[in-house]
Amino acid sequence: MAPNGGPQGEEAMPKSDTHMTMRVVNHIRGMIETGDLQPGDRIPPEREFARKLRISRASLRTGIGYLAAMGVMDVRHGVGTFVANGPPELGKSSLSLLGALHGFQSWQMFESRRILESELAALAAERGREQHFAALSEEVAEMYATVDNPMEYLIHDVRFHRVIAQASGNPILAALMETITSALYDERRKTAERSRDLKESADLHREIFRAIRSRNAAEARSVMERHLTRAQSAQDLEITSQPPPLPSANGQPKRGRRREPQL
Amino acid sequence: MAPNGGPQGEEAMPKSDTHMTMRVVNHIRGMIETGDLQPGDRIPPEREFARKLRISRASLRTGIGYLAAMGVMDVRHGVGTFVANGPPELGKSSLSLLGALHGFQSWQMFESRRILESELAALAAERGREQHFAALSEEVAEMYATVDNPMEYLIHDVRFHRVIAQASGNPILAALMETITSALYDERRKTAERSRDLKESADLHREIFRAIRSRNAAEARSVMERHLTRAQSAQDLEITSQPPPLPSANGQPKRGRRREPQL
DNA sequence: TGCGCTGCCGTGGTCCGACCACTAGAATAC
DNA sequence: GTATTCTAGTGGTCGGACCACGGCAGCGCA
Repeated sequence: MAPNGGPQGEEAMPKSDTHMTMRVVNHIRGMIETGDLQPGDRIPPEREFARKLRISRASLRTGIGYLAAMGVMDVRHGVGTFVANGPPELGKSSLSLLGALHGFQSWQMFESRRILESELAALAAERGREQHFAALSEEVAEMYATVDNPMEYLIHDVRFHRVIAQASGNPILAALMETITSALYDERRKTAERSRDLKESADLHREIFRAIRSRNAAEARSVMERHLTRAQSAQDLEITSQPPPLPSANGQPKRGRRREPQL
Repeated sequence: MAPNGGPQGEEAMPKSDTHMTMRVVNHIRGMIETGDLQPGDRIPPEREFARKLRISRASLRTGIGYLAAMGVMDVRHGVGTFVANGPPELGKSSLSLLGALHGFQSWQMFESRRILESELAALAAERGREQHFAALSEEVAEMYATVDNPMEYLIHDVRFHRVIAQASGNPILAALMETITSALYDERRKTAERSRDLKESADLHREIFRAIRSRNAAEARSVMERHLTRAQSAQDLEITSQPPPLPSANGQPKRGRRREPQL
């Protein structure tokens, strides 16, 4: 019975074959699964494709839009529509959108990242290959070389973590990590770290690298966790004073009361 | 060398204010951030809203479709369009789509789930409240009561894990878990478990529950991991031959002929 | 010959206006 | 009172026109 069980109403899971948009999605999905379509491949022009599928161009575009929103398709104005080529990614902005909607807290983002990356580091220690170790080593060196250039440093920082994700051998976890870090990065974009933090940060990255290369999973997990915990507290300190809000919006939603998104 | 570092081409991150679709997205995002729009709220009818935003209905629909694809909006034919109300979710089918595209392996899905849910259980043990314990207890009881009815059992199984995610106090991790499990169910929807497995499964769930209620995080994590590991091997046996986890994934997937999506 | 500009053309992007399909609630019939 | 039908309002689909962008071939100039 479970009289209520709650309004855990399922939503947003369109069925098949009715809704045109799902017909498109399923069709393309099928082409991908059978290998007719591979990453980087291009799909026919909208007009032609729509004619072939016996649907209107508008409906086709709806379906393609759906796929593009999820990062499966890459549509380029004036050029064509392609199957996404890069590393798997869940919708880049989706998390930050959901965050605004549900009021995610900053510490929750950090906690999620800490958990994911710690395990990622452990897995990388177990499964990483020479090529990954080499790449990690390179990034660590670059980090030391750019401790005075936060902008440059950040690039190698991101790459370092990305290589670890790759070395873990689990692209799903890697994609989840990417989703979180990009949402986090959205918030942090403006705050540049101070140089003396960077030296310490580089040291920690080096420790992580060494743990991974020596295949010490526990150590890798532990150091990564320490690194991220430290990064979080550093951020928390810097955030204290929010810079003045820039008038980005073109619209005019004046009624700005209510809570801080906090994301 | 390495002024650029390679074709790490960023994609699918539309800028602002040009593209109509982003104008819509940003507008709605703004309304959410300022609190003008809250979960469950309804947005104006398409025709009216389009007129107010000075764009065509088609463009408005494109933007709404984008948001709907990411689970931020919930559009109901013949009723209206609403801000998503339920628990935060990344696009439900997005992972399974990406899986087909990048050839995710079944063991990768299980591994991701195992990692996430183990930590979720540990967090639930630390932060869970009485209401969560009560709900968990109820679900465990229902599971024992339905060991002969796999269909019913599954419902309570899912709910049990969902309550744990809620109790963890981290909606982001909960959303990630939901994404993975729903993709996992996509795969196994058809395979019904045998009853005698269910009794054993219920026992494990009971153990998990007890560990969480007694706030024993380590135990909760460990039992949850055992549970999921067991569930995985059970399924591996049912499916067919699902060889051991041989991490083959390397960094950059070439455009070579790859086959068998496997997900 | 070589380079740069310019136009064409194919592609996705936007728009319009009409009509279809679904839902919920009001009006009606029993 | 209940069941049925009607109706208004909403999203869904259509096709066809036109706009905007990007690549490329052809032209012109040096």
